[in-house]
Amino acid sequence: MREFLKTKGFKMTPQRELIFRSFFELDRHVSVDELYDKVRQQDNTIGYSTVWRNLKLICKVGLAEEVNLGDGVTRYDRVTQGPHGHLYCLQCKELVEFDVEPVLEFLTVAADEHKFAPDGIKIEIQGHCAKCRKANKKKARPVDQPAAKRLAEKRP
Amino acid sequence: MREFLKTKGFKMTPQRELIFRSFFELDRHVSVDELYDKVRQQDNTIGYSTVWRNLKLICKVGLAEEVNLGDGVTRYDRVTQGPHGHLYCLQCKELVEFDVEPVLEFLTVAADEHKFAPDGIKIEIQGHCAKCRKANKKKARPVDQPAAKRLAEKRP
DNA sequence: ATTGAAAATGAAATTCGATTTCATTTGGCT
DNA sequence: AGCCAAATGAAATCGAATTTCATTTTCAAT
Repeated sequence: MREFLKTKGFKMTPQRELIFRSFFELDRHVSVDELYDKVRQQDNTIGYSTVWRNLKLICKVGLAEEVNLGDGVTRYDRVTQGPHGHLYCLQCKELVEFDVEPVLEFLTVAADEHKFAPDGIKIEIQGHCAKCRKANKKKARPVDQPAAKRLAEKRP
Repeated sequence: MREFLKTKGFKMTPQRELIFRSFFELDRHVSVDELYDKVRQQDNTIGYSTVWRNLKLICKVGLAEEVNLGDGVTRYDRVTQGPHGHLYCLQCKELVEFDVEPVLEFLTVAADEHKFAPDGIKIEIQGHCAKCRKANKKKARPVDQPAAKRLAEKRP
């Protein structure tokens, strides 16, 4: 990694080493805060801005990319093998990946038709995971409308 | 619209009327600031928070939804006929829509395989529009390496 | 028409993640 | 060893999003 960074004009430091290692150890899609917490457990002198800057650096050198789910927190997603979409549970915030290979060509063609040169493709499905749905069913079961009323509304 | 809102328990006001009308008149994907500017031209007493709250309300009643392109500004996209993806030019910020009907089923199945109940699907292609690419070519044409040097590097 | 509760408004303040500033330290070269 | 650009940490700043609060307005029930 030291060599890799050197070729891009960046230096290696103990802090950077720890931050990079922690990022790649951690499960994907971490926020700055999450990584900061993890790093802090091993070196409680590292500054927040250092973690932030290094996360940005990881993106800049192409090893990760930002993910925005619209909840106001930027997450950093390790760039791995292939392109993938995100399934995002609106309730528990779980984020799982799924393969999008089969739709890539369609999207590329679509971009082409509009004369766009695509740089990145993002596919996100927001919804509710199985666990949360099961939990919801137990708790807040909606009150069933009486059949009489239901029928009454059909023919006013 | 007054009646529509009433059924959902909201009241109509002159400000709301103007904000709603402006939103639907405006091209899609407006930010709060953009809508605020437009509204202000017609009534310079309307407060920013009123515009913000009404934009949220438009979403709440299902007439629009938030779009996050990761540039730090939330836009509000009128919900129209069918689902669509976004082509987003990273340079000039132009945002155009394209039909995603053909990939919907694939994505639904994918969600299902992971036991997710999808609420919304977002497909975004970031890149560069034709206009920006053409402009770039004119300006920052990369300096062509002399043939001699190119050849020299091939066989050291 | 009057009225009272709930909803809406406008201005200002607050929140909070992202980003920058700046003084100091450090890495990696000669 | 000595230099200089890059990196760091703490604190300050930024800006969009959101909330607070005192006041006004809507609208349904009188």
